[in-house]
Amino acid sequence: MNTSHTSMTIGAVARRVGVAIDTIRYYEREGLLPEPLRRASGYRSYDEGAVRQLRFIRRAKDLGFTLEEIRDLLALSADRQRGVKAVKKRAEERLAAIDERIAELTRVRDGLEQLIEACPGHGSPDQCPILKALTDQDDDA
Amino acid sequence: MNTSHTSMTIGAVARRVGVAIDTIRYYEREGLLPEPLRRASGYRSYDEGAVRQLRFIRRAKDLGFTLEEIRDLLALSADRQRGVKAVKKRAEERLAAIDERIAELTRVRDGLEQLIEACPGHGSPDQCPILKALTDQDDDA
DNA sequence: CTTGACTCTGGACCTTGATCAAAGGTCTAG
DNA sequence: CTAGACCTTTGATCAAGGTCCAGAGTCAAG
Repeated sequence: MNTSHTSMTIGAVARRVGVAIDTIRYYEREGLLPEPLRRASGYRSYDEGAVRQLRFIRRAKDLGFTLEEIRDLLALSADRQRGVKAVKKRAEERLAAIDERIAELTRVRDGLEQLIEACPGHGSPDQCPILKALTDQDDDA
Repeated sequence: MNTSHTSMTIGAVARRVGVAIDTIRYYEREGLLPEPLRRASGYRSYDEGAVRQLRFIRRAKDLGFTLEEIRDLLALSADRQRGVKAVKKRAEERLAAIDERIAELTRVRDGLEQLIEACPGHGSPDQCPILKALTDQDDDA
């Protein structure tokens, strides 16, 4: 069987994606999801495309992208008309940004690791480089 | 000359540490800094210890600890003799969290890089793996 | 038809980590 | 003495990213 539920309520979508109903409406307000079709009753009516887009948003968010950045990523795919070249360029920019983030995190990570390695884990606090580094008096007194 | 300003105003401390006055008062409200002595006028009166503690907070924050976690670290280091082990443990937990984040980012990075490499940068949008990945990504359908 | 689950709108509220404003008191140089 | 910088408090506001609620309409099952 396929999953082409051609029309789902917001609750069904929420359950499938694992996100709160309010969050879906919030994303819609914030322009991360297109306005869905409506039934006569006013109920939002979603299709598989919405589920895919929502999953994309969640995945990107889980990976630390802000909603702002995700809006930008989504704009990439809306950019179809402007050409593959522009799309590739923006993807490359995104890659550079990710690299920068990784570099920053790695710097912090290495600093922390050095402190941990130098810490015996017991004894006097004066021997603890973690506390020392954090307390670190780089002045007189 | 020495810098043993035995007594400083909040503004002087802020300048020395490089944080905003409001931030210092905020930390005090949040229990990250002890309540300082007061002059007759009501002005807060700080000593070197406060400067050190503020720097501790700032460094820990730079390492990615939340204020909540920093409060915890401060409590541990106050119990200095018994705290070393616990401090190390916290630091290790932080390290693990950072490592996980780096790994996640790296996965995304590599995925994105592959898409970029596979993209010719021109031609039909249907041939662009980046657009394909953004609109198709995971799932059935 | 009735019930219970679901959805609608809109607006209020939450958390984190600050930052700013208003209205006033204090301190220091000239 | 006075200007102007600095300090006090309480309380509001910000950005992000939601979360929750009230009151009303809708839908599916029995």
